[in-house]
Amino acid sequence: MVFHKRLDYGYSGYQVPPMPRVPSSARGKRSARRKAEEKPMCAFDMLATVAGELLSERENGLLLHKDGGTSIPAITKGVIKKENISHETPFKAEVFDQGSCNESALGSEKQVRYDPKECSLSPRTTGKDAREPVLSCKISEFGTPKKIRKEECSPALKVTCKSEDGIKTPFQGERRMFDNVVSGTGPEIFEDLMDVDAKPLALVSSASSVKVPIPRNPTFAKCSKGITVDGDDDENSSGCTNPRINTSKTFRPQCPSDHRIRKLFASKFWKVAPNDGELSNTEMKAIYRNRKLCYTREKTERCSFKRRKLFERRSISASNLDIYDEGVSPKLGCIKMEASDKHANLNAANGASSSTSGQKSSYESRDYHVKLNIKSFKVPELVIEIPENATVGSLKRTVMEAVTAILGSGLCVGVFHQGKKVRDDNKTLLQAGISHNDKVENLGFTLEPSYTLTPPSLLCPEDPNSIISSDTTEQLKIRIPDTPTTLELPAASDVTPKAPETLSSNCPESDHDSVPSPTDASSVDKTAYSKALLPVPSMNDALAVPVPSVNVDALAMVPLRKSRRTEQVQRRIRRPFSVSEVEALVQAVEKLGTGRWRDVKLRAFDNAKHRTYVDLKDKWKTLVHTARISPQQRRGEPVPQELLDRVLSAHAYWSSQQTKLQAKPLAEACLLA
DNA sequence: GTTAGGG
DNA sequence: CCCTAAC
Repeated sequence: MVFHKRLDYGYSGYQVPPMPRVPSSARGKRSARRKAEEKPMCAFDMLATVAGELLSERENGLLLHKDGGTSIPAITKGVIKKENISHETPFKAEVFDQGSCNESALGSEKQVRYDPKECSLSPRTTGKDAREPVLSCKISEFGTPKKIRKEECSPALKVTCKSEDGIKTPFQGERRMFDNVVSGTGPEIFEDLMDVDAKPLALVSSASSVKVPIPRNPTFAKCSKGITVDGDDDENSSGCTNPRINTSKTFRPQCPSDHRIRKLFASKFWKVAPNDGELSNTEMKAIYRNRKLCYTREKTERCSFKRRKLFERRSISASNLDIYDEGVSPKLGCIKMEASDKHANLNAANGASSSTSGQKSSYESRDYHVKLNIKSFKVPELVIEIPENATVGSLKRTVMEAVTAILGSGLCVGVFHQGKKVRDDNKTLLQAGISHNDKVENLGFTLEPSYTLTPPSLLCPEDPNSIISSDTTEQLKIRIPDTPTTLELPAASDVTPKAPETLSSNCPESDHDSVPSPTDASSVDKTAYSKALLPVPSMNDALAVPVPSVNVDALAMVPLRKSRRTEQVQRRIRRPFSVSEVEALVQAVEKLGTGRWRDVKLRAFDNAKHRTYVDLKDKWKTLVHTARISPQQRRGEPVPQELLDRVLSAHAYWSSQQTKLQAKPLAEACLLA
């Protein structure tokens, strides 16, 4: 499966192609922004982009931890209640930059007290007692309030945070790291990046487990800013707000503390799939324990929505994900980065040179196309209890629901028992030989692409009017391994540039809801999906492909209670439009005009089954509204101003057309009269 | 079934 | 995203 990514506007570091149809005046307003956009993409951008796409969950499934919110999912029992935490005993904490931290405060250490108003609890992911909650709080004792990462509930813990090397933010540290990897240049590259990251994102945790098989030079060590909690080992203290550059540890998931995800989990794990009668009386628990992501969502972070996408969509990490520069350590890498002439030319054409200040790095001189080879994706730890008389199918679904709650639902789950694949969904676990005294190692799960029937038609036909052309747009190509991604075992994958004819793609995601998902993905000709091409916008939803008998929407519609289900139809799941979708919509409306939503749908969203023409109309409505309000008032994933400009102009144009059309008959009537 | 608009 | 009216 090859995914085509047109890197979107915004702070990806990509060259942004000339924007057609945009008045020069409008461009002038964005000059500052464009300046930033002219930075070449660094590896981190790429990873963020890739991961952001790959890790996207539907409906922003995993949301940010809300400050101050009590975040004890109902499924966790016996957690320490935050009221029980001593308010008296202070603990030490250090300022850790979340993007708004001033440098002077960075690294400072203070005794702080637990403030129930500013703290929240979330279940703890790791450690001996996984249910021990993790306290995260905002401490306002450092001058301006600072978001503080994870704290242990037990007070009197000293929390330290390294701040070295002038690196203000973990993000920058990571970024430098990746730049080093890509370009092989030294720290000086960072100088340029610093100012770019004036408003950095706080989180890099999704990349925290990225292995970087390059020499661990001091620079890297210094980049590693994290929190260590006294009396706790490294494992237990990483995660949360504090991104770490963890070059050896395995991925640690974050905690979806948001109420929505709690709801999601509550609904999904406490109740039973409606079609699964044998489970209806049983207790089914899946405690999703992982780390809290004390991510401060700041308006100023809009500049980097690509990365934010990644961070917001964390929760599953492209762990076992190696990155290397061809010239550095080709043998080690699993992600291969290479450049394309296209980008290089573009760079030259724009007279833009790398921000590495004249350093002729390999990064500059090569083409910028990127090859990725992602070994595997690690899924956050899930704890699932299921009765022995449950069916294998229900087991799969249970796991799937847990996983899809994190991943999106583009994968289905395969079950292995003692190395053998369990294919019969109707067998009970016992019948399949899975019993309670089975060793954990005997059971394995795989993630398998469930878009096995993805037809080539998913590819959008080349649109001559598309502003996205191979000439002007950098694209990231990802090929999903033919081998199903395994939960435990890295799946080999190879990556090749996509075929030229697929270069241009502006197709919004397909939903695949209608694609009947085979019970056993492996029984289907793998070439069917391995050869299928999807535009990258599909990534989100390509991952949101139905699982056996539970498709995305069905999943979303599983009611909390049966009675309720019969009472009222569940509201459709909210699926925010991606920038790519917005772009497709804008393009279609530019062409077709408003008022022809069915045509717009057919033209640009034919494969996106979950987008009705009403949705498109509504989206256009909100787009127009968004374009009219100030950027500060906007919410959600930022829509590039360029698109909003186009929205306004298209809206104005078609409105005038409409009035003309209305006026014309009138005028003619008058003339006739 | 589509479109438009309020919620 | 839902609902409804209007066509």
